[in-house]
Amino acid sequence: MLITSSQVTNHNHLLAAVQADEFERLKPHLELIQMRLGSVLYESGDRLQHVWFPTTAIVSLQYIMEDGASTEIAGVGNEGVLGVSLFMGGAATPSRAIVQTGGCGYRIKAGLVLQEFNRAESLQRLSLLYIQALITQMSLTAACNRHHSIEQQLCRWLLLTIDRLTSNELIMTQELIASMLGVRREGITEAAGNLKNAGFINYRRGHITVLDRPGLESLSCECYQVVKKEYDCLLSTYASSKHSHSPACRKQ
Amino acid sequence: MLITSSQVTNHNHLLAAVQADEFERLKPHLELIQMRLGSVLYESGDRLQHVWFPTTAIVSLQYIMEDGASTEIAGVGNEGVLGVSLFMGGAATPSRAIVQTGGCGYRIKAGLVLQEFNRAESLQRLSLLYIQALITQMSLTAACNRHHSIEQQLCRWLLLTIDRLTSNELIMTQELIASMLGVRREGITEAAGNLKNAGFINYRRGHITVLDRPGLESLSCECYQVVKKEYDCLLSTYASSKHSHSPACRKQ
DNA sequence: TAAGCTGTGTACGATACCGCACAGACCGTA
DNA sequence: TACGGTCTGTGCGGTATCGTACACAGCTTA
Repeated sequence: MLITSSQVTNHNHLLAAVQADEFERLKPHLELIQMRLGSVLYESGDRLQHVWFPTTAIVSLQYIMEDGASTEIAGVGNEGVLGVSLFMGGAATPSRAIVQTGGCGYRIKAGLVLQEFNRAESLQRLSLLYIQALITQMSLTAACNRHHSIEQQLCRWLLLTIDRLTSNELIMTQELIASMLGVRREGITEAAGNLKNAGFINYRRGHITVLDRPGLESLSCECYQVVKKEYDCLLSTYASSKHSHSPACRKQ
Repeated sequence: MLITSSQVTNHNHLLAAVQADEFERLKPHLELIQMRLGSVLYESGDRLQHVWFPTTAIVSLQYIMEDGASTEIAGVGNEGVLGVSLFMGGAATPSRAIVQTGGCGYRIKAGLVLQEFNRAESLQRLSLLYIQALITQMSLTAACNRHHSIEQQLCRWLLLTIDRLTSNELIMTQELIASMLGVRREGITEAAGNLKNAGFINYRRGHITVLDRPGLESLSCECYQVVKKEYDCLLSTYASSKHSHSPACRKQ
């Protein structure tokens, strides 16, 4: 498939920020693929064969406990990359990467991208920036799991998800959301019912539509704003990092 | 045992694995300092001026919510380094680093260590390895917060803490533990009472003694074993990475 | 059009944890 | 030795979430 970074369906912000000469080297090896809802990019403990750059797909990183209970650790959309542990020197992560919203993304062989990373040029700088944001998201998830109600977390999750989409409708069952948040399906049914009654969302069998963003934000915990800000910051840093090494919008 | 040679008051495993010539460059700038119980290395949003390598001290990374509620995201002992976000290009993290067990550690000016990191030699490789382990710990924390009881988490926390110590006694109030786990102090009192009745621990005003490790392990959730394994793996990878670039003990 | 599966709604007791209140024990200091 | 502050123990009602069970509704396929 032809790669022109102008089209929306094949745009990944991290890749787009890679310097031109580096990108030229990567380009022939980038494979634009379908990422289907529910498909698993890698399981806990897998040796990574590829690295993925989602474009329209959203991928959920989950930790699966011994008894099968799951929890979403972080979400990855077109601002990021999957398989970062490869850069870290370890070849495996303890998490599962599962496609949460079907769409497209780029795939590249692990060896090739690692080689490029180790040249210590823009791909490395960008990846590290991204990992920083990812760590922030993970921290928030840990704290949010401890302190906030299911309803608050549902609002956060919905907001973070539609922020990564072009439409305001997502294809998602309550069962799936429950497994991401690590709660019972019934808990989601109740919370979603409240949001529906409040007029903030609507839904039918496997489809959820967000009607009132500000409404959701008002019910969400602080975690949404913090993560969103971190990613907004990340994106603007990507852009400026093409020309300079200094971060763009951190507190000083 | 997680940390074997921690009897030495000025030993940090990450630093020890840095290649000789690189270490020589760092050495003049390493400042061995006291890290006192309760002192804060950096607050959320601070611009980092230093990077720290604990030797006998243990530092807790906490996320502080707007209402002041706190949660430990990860702990850092002499296997790691504090201020990694510096390497990531962002200068700030959204967490607070607070000394949880008083002791010693090295401090080095941010600029110097960043310079060394950017040479892309062993300090970089080691730091990335460490960040990988840190991410694992954070993932587990998020999942554990969701799924496990206070008692299980207390066991996990105690085990991870004494693994980083030479003695089996830690100086720590129940109030402090509660703020780390993000629960009420009374919840810790009850859980600790159970562990005491079971004969696994003993305590008095601000001192906790672990009497029966296997006992604690049997009550702990799986999270302890997973994190411990990850750090064991990290340490052996440090050692082997002095001579090769390949990870030592990952699943394949 | 009917059957069948999957997704959603609801109910109910059980339970883990919370918030609050206060008593008592320990320990350093005066 | 007495005092005072800090740490720990305990009780009680309130609440969020869980576990389980089951009814029903919406899509898909035959």
